[in-house]
Amino acid sequence: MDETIDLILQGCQMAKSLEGSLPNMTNQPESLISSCDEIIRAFSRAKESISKAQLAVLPESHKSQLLGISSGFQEWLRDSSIPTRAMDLLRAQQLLPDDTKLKGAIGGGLDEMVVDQMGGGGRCGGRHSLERAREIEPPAVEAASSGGGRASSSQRQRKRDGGVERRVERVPAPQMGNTEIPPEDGYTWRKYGQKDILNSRFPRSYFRCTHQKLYQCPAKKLVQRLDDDPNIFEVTYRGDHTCHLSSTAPSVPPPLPVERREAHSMMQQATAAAIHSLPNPTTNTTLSMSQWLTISDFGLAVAGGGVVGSTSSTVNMGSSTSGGAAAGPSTSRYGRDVDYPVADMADVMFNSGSSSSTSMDLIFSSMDDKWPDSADKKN
DNA sequence: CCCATTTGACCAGC
DNA sequence: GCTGGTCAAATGGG
Repeated sequence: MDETIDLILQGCQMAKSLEGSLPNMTNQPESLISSCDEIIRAFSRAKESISKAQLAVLPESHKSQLLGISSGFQEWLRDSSIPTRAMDLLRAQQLLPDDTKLKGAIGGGLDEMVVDQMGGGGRCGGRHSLERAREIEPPAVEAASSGGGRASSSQRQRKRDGGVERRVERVPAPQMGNTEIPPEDGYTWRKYGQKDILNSRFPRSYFRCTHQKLYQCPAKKLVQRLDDDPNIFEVTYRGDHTCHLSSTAPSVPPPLPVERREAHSMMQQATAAAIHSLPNPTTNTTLSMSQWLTISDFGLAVAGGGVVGSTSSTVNMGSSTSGGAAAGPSTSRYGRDVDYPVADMADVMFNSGSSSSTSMDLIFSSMDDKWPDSADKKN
């Protein structure tokens, strides 16, 4: 376990040093990327090591949780669109010029890492890593019905969004923790309805962008569990987010296409990990792990054991008769209108939306030895 | 008090 | 008339 902790510490240090050199690296995307890679690599090794160590000892339930962690991260890494997403993110953060073409480099690096660190995926490759069939439908423009229904209810939106782009994704439910919640997608959503659907065992949940009112953001999404495989969520997106276009809009995310959002948050996290994770420059003191967690928001995601949804979701599945679709968490009420990348990183790495703290507890209970302050309260 | 979720009712499309 | 999508009052948590 000591080795594992060393790896984690190593990762933290690398993030720390990345932060220090961040201002100088905005023009060196290659260096930035390789630094991020190294950090990820360190944490991946640590995770792998934890998994191995714990698998031998843990009861079945815990094993599956650990496997869930691995496969979640693996899935993300496997995603072929990562290079594109990463570049988009960097550009969005103005770390790369628009014409930078390093997708292959990034992708290659990550692929290597997947192979290296994940052992080819054989061990962790639960069904979902294979089944994570991300179906991005081509922009399907539905027959544009006028929407000019009755005059009396003209304020009301038409049911079938004529002309509105629809994208469908299938997302595996987390294999650990709260499996009711589909992974975070980088945006904040507010649930506005739930409905039982004919011939479906599970109800469908309706969400709209949290910023709909403020910024007239038209983005919506529908979340429903698949009948034949409740472990898979089908998420239908409608409309694009416009909330980020406002200069005053609280939501930072660039207008990424759906398939790019995961990497968007991942890379944003990688970059911001350094920003969040470090000693206060004014005090020049080294923070305890708990302090690090607290200021970095990482703590919100992983240290608050049992918190539903990494982004402080309060998604309530209770009323659903069959525990059907739930939603990506809304976050604005918790001050997360602005993305908090590190929390999202925890999402992705430790299987987003899950509530179990088991895995991180394993880490941080050990960390207590090395980080005496880590018992501090988290907020 | 503000804001998110729940849930029954309402509405539009088919 | 049925079904899916949305509204909005009620409710609850911070």
